[in-house]
Amino acid sequence: MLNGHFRARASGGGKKERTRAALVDAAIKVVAEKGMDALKISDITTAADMANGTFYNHFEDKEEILREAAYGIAVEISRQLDAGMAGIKDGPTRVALATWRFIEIAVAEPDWAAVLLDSVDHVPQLNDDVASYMRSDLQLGVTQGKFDIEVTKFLVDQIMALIGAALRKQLQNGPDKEVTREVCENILRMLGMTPAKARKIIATVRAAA
Amino acid sequence: MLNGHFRARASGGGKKERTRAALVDAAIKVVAEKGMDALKISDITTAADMANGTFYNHFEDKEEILREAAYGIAVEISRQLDAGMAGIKDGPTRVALATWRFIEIAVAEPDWAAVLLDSVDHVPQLNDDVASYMRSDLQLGVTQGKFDIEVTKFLVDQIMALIGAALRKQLQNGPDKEVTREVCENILRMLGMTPAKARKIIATVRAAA
Amino acid sequence: MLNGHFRARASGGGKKERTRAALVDAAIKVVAEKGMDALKISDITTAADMANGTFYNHFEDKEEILREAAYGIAVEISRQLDAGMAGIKDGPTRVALATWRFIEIAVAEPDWAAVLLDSVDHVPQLNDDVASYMRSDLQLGVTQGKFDIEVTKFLVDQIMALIGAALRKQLQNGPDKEVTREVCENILRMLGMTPAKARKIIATVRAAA
Amino acid sequence: MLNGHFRARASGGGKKERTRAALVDAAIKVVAEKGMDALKISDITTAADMANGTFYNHFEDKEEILREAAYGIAVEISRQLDAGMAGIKDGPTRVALATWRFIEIAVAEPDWAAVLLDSVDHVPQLNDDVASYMRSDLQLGVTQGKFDIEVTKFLVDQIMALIGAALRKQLQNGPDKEVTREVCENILRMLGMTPAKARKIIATVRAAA
DNA sequence: GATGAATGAGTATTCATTCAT
DNA sequence: AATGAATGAATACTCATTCAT
Repeated sequence: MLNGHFRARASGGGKKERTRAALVDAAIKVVAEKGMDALKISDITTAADMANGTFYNHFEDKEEILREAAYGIAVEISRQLDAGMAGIKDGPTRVALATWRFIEIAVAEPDWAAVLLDSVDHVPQLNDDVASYMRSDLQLGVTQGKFDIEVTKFLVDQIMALIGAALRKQLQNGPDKEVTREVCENILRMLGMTPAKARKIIATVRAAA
Repeated sequence: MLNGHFRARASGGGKKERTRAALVDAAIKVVAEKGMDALKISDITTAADMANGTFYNHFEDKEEILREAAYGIAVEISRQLDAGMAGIKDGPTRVALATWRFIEIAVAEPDWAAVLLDSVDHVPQLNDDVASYMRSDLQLGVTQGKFDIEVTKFLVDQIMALIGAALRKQLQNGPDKEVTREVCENILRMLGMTPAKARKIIATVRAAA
Repeated sequence: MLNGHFRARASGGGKKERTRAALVDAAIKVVAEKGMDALKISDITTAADMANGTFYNHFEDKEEILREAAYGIAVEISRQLDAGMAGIKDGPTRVALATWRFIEIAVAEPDWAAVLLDSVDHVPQLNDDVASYMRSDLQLGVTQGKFDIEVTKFLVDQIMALIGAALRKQLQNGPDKEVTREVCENILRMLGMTPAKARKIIATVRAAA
Repeated sequence: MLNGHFRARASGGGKKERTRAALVDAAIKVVAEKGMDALKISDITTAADMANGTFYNHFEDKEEILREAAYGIAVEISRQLDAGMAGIKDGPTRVALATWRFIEIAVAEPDWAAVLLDSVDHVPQLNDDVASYMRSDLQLGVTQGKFDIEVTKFLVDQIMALIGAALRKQLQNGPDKEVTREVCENILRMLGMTPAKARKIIATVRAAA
């Protein structure tokens, strides 16, 4: 992967910028293959086709590049998500659509999904960002009388756990719309919607996504 | 912890058995403290107050003792769970009660909870065992017309993800019955029960647990 | 130190000369701070506010710049020393005055003292130059019947060891005329003068220096 | 050097003790050859004919083994010195004899001399120990009216500098009694004795040593 | 079986040096 | 000449594993 996503994005910048981005791409690839805990600096530089020492011209340590990778991915997914969420006013639809599209985007770039899953433990900041994004839509649904539940930090944890399981499943078995549909329905039901209503929302979302 | 749970259980066996069990206890303690990935053999033997090399008289490698630790914990929790489940015939009640008690037991022995959470990734067999345990109760609820959902492998994954999040939360913040209640309700709602019915079941379960 | 001693001296020369001198100044500063063994090329260029690679446009390697720095300092101190020595005909007075002023000059520019001390091991040529400077005054004193000793290479080593200890002391504790006085007296006594005569010479020298 | 001094001394102890001692012997040898600053762990283990990692079973880091080596040498030299100093009551004789024998012992085992010289910078404690040893003899000479000088910390530094120069000389050129004699005389003269008296003391000492 | 010293492969990190711009 | 990114050899240190006692 001499030209991953971040490398491509950095093609306008200077040489330093490009090398740095290439290292981030390589790190993402390696984390996806071996997991964060087994990550070695030399894996990254080998994947980026660079000398070992080059890593240290750009990053202080492993943590730094992982944080940057996770963040970069999160930002990019955010960007793609936001694009399609604009005019949606219905709480349940927003929740389901965001979930659906998030999973689709992540699964389309499986390395990203893998890094995000690993990042949950290593980059706490990421959790907080996603959480606050989610809370407002949840609150919206409650205010609209569509959700029958109290919006707590732990509720957000629960939803993220469900989404995480869906990502993991598709990482193992490949993309599977049924899994995506199930998790979206599960979330809506958990939030207090009847199975019937949940199914209806999902049908709309499926078409829109 | 010179006399952890497994050491105590093995007190009837031979010396070999006791040493092995003491190592397992030590491994559990250390995994709970540092996590599986950071685990060192010397941590285990030090915690067991033994010499370095003794480990290899009993286990082939790290994997083996971890598998044994996770499995031992699962068996023990199973045993405690089963004790209280006899006689319960109602599907939702079985699901909620099993969840409630599982969490209570695991959280009461936080080292166990920590090992189980780490084991999800490392000991796949464990998942399958829990899954089959759960499936029958889920199926029961469906058959009884209490759950409006299709019982799939992925559904079990989803439930386990919710339970995992609850364990994690209580490992961080200490025991919290509200969290346990929330996750039980969430599961029942996800399975298609109305919030009201779910709440009612949980009230019963809470009293029984 | 964008304008150290050597940089200033080179202000008449070409650009190349000025850059080279600035690097020497930077090297002196860094050696004084960290010692020769801990010296890094990047320390020098950073101190000189230049790019890493610039160093190699001017010096073959570390040794070269260190030799140049030590030599430059020695030459400069020589120049300052010589200025005050003209006209002094008495051997003991020459030895004491040269010692006194050498120490004063070196201690006034502590970076120089530090580099000289470190250079003793690394730039043997330096030793020889100082030695021959010293020998003639020693010989003079002997010829004048003031010193009762045989002038050998080792005698010069001994004197230099005494002076080195005085420099080290003042580098650690800051300038201290008492130390300077003691070392001058010690040298004269070692050369065979009575304590009383030595003290008298030093009194004169102290006033002259 | 599979059986250096410390290894031999440890032959009574356990395996651990012997390995540790062998490493110290190896370290001394390597420091003598390359100097302390260029010392590599792998040099030590190679010289001791051991695996790289063995070092870390016995020492925390480089500093620790160097400190131990320097101390071991100092202790051993002390032991040998003390043996011959017992009945000597005359201050100047004590100072000269201790100096003479110290140099002889150190030069007879040139690795020790090399390590001691390097240790001056790295093991400050060593200086203090030698200094207090020396002070009492100096003070004795003053009290006896043989030395005409004030005993200061700096005076001790001066004497040590003279001795250091003598060690260095003989390390380079091999043992040389003339050098030893000169430094002893120089010290006595520096302490305020006349050349004649100094020479007389040295003649006695030379015979005794 | 238990011990713990020895092993050595594996990994992170530094830094002198090169070289394309 | 100056720049500074890239290089990769050198080195410290860790830790699973072996094995003689």
